[in-house]
Amino acid sequence: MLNPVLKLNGNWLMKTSSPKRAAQAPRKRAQNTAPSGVARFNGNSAATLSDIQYDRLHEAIVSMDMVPGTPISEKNIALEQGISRTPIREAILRLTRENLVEVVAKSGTFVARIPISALPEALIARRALEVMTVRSATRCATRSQVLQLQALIERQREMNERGNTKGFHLADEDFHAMVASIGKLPGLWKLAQQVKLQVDRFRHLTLPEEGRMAMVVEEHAAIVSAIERGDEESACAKMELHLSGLQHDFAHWVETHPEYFIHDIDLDDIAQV
Amino acid sequence: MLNPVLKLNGNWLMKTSSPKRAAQAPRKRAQNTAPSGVARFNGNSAATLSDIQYDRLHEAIVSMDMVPGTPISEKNIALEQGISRTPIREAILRLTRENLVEVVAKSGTFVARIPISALPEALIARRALEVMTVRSATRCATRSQVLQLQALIERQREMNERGNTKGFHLADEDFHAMVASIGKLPGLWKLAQQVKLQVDRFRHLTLPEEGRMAMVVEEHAAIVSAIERGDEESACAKMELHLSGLQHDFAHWVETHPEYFIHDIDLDDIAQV
DNA sequence: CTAATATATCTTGTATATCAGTTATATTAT
DNA sequence: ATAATATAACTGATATACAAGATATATTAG
Repeated sequence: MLNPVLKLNGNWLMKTSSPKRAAQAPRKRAQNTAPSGVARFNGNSAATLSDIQYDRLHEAIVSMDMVPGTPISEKNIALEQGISRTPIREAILRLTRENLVEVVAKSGTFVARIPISALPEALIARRALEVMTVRSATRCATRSQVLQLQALIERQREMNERGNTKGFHLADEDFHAMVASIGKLPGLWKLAQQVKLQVDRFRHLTLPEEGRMAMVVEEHAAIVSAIERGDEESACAKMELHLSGLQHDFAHWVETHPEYFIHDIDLDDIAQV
Repeated sequence: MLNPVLKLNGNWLMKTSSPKRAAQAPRKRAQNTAPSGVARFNGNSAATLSDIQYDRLHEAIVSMDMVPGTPISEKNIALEQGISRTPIREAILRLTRENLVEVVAKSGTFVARIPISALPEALIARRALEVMTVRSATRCATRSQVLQLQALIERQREMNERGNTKGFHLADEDFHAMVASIGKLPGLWKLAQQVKLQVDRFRHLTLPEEGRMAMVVEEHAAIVSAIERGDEESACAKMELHLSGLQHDFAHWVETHPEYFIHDIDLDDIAQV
């Protein structure tokens, strides 16, 4: 690690000591052209400060560590993190686009309230996407892939037995991701993830129901069973059943924490499909 | 417009001429607290420079005015537009998140190539979302709403007769937006719009087929007819048919413009649902 | 003439400074 | 005391400056 520097220094000194490029016209270089270098093809390099701050805030907001309405100050975060406002700002802009923060110019930035109207729509959208996904997965699945799914379900069972809620949640996400992967529709799972953000926030408000995790495991097992048999319609039906289980009546929580929500819809005025 | 300034000036001068707050302890104010002012509740105010630049670039990229690979220079755009790099940069960051530009640190920024893998998935996702949407719309639609849909179809017919492709496209988007609105699932249409971005770019590569617009009008009419009859299954089937019409074989265009695409998938390895 | 190399100039990422609009508080007027 | 008002200190939006890495080109070596 020391040698290159020394070598470079040496070369540089050597060059300057011999006045070869003294007093010449400044070198010009074409600008705004597509570079042919290698960097362009190196799959995305290091995480920027923006990325780091985005991940931090995203996690805190979705997990409800930062509840809706919490003020966010570019300046204060910059001081806390020992960096400048710019990367913080860029992270906040990303979160704004995901409706996770609300920015009011010249006034303040706040953790976004949950738009009530988004919740039923998110459930419906996710269902539409994942039913399509599991249909494709049923057509594509190989025996080894079915075994992988069963392994994931077993992991969930273990997490449940240990009472590891966090680990269970991760395994649950992995399961849905793998179904999408098998169905050759990973983009649909990305979409579903994006769409269920506000629902995830909401669910962090509610207490985990007794036996919920065990039920999820059973539902997943039923889905895999249908996939294994190649029974497309059954797989779709089981997935639909699985995702319908998420439809809590959130009216209660909206009433106990009204300040967490944007009351942008009448509870009677939601789609039923 | 002149009076307030004068008045303000007058007041200010009057105050300073009388030394009332001379040499006092600096006023302190609590920071990082939620403001109770009105700005927070004023629905988003003026478009920022970032927004303007975003719209400009977004339009140019989706319409293929800027083809994939085109270099984008923060500095040059800033000079052209007579503003600083900051708003440009923020706009570009948004576009990066939508996969419309590719940024390579310290090297360059380019209009993104179209990821081939995204195209079939986008069509599938859109279909899933819009079938769900039209199902809900069929359940919800009032007679007046059906008439509105028919009015929109008529507008498309007119645009077709005049050969106004651009206007036709806008009316087409309005039609799908209205179906979603009627079905009380506007968020699903927003999702569909987001997801079909790359497909829209691709379609700008292809020549408009003879009679395509007329066919679209017919398909729309069939959908509305089913909605009017309250025939849910028929409405879904017609929508599915309508959106299946978009599945061009893009292999040809991928071959003639390989530099426009990210070849991230084998053409045989795509989901079929 | 050809290939290797060094480096000036390009790029985006980050830091800092300024601008303009908002809001809490000290002051004033009643 | 209470309400109105002026204004200091806050906010995010924009501009500018600097840092660090990538690349094209002039130079050099063969």
